[in-house]
Amino acid sequence: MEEKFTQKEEHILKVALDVFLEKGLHGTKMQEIADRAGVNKAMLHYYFRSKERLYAMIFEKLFLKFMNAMADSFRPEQNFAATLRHFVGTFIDSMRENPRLPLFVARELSWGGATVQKIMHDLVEQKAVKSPQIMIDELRKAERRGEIRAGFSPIQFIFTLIGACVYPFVARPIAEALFPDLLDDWDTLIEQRKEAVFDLLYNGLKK
Amino acid sequence: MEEKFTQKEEHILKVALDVFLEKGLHGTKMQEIADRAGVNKAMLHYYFRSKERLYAMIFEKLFLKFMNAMADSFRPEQNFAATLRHFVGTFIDSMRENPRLPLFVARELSWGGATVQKIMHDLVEQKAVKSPQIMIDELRKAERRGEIRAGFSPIQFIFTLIGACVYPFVARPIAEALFPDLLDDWDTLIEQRKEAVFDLLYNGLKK
DNA sequence: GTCTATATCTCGATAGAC
DNA sequence: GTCTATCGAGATATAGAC
Repeated sequence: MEEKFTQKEEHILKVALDVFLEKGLHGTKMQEIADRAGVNKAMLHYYFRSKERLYAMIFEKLFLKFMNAMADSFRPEQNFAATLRHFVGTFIDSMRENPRLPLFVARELSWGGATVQKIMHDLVEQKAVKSPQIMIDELRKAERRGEIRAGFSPIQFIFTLIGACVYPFVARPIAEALFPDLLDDWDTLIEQRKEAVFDLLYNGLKK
Repeated sequence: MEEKFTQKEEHILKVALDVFLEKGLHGTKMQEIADRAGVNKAMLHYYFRSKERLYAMIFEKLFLKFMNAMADSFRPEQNFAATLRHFVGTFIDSMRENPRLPLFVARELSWGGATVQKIMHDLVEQKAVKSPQIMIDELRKAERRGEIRAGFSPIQFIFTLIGACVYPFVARPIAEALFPDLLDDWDTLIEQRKEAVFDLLYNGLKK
């Protein structure tokens, strides 16, 4: 897995990541990557052969980054409340550091480019992405321990949980157009969001 | 507001809407619209002058469709529980009929194209989009009536609510890669989602 | 209004000098 | 390894015959 890149290659990759993250495959021009990286456009092809190959590397990186942000935020604590609180706090922090990440992943997967779908499926198959199955298991355990009420669907809960953490970053442009005054302090809104999401969802599950 | 189009123009617009919805501005080719609509490529320019202008019309249509799906799903009922249940059911149905809509809006707004941002802001300014302010008001009323607990942020709740309804449609490709077996019956999952979302969020707000 | 042919432009990719 | 110049594909847009 250890790919050895020169310092210059690393630098180009970093820049390419930013541009692809912002504009996606079709929106990104090789010229812009070259300009922003301060190198000649021909060098991009010298180093990475084609736009497709460069993009494939970047997509894999970013997809893993998103999935790992999710998996790494999950850590069983003394009780379910603590586990949930820790997850929400850590995952939202992670999204705040990479606000474009969830939309990038969704966008690139959506028009189902064969390349992109294949990369994702390969990563899942070779277990490079940690499965959210442990989250389901933990929910079931908490249910058996009587910490939360029974008879709900873990998969539905996880959809709601991830959606709650991620959606503000996706919907930010609309929200800011609708509530220009309310959202002038975005950082505070996101910080408060941790407790708001935990509070609502935990109460929703409690007996 | 009443723009008069011939039947043929309407037909082209309908086809263009489908293509843009699926592939976005950069992914869409005029040739594909022409082919799918069964007209000559030159006619597209004859009728709509440029791709930019055609796209601008479509984006406006789709943005309004999304915002109105949200606004129209909201209808005050006898009590807050009924209002919430109705909203979730109607809004999810609406997304089910237009599964690509939320991602389209988010995607196109994200790379901040000046055109697109301007259209959105103009629509908001001239009040062509109904404000979710009434949802906030209704939450406050229910709080005063004692139907739900006090001391939570309506705006945070709305983020969670919309995210919960919309996110499955955005994350579907990932979810299907992770849980190929669980999601073979997507329709059932979505149908059950209505009650799952209502149940979790209503319990989360109850005293 | 419609269609063919073509102009024009953008972009990914490469050849070839250094 | 690096840069300039350019090729060639593919896309938007238009000219002009009918």
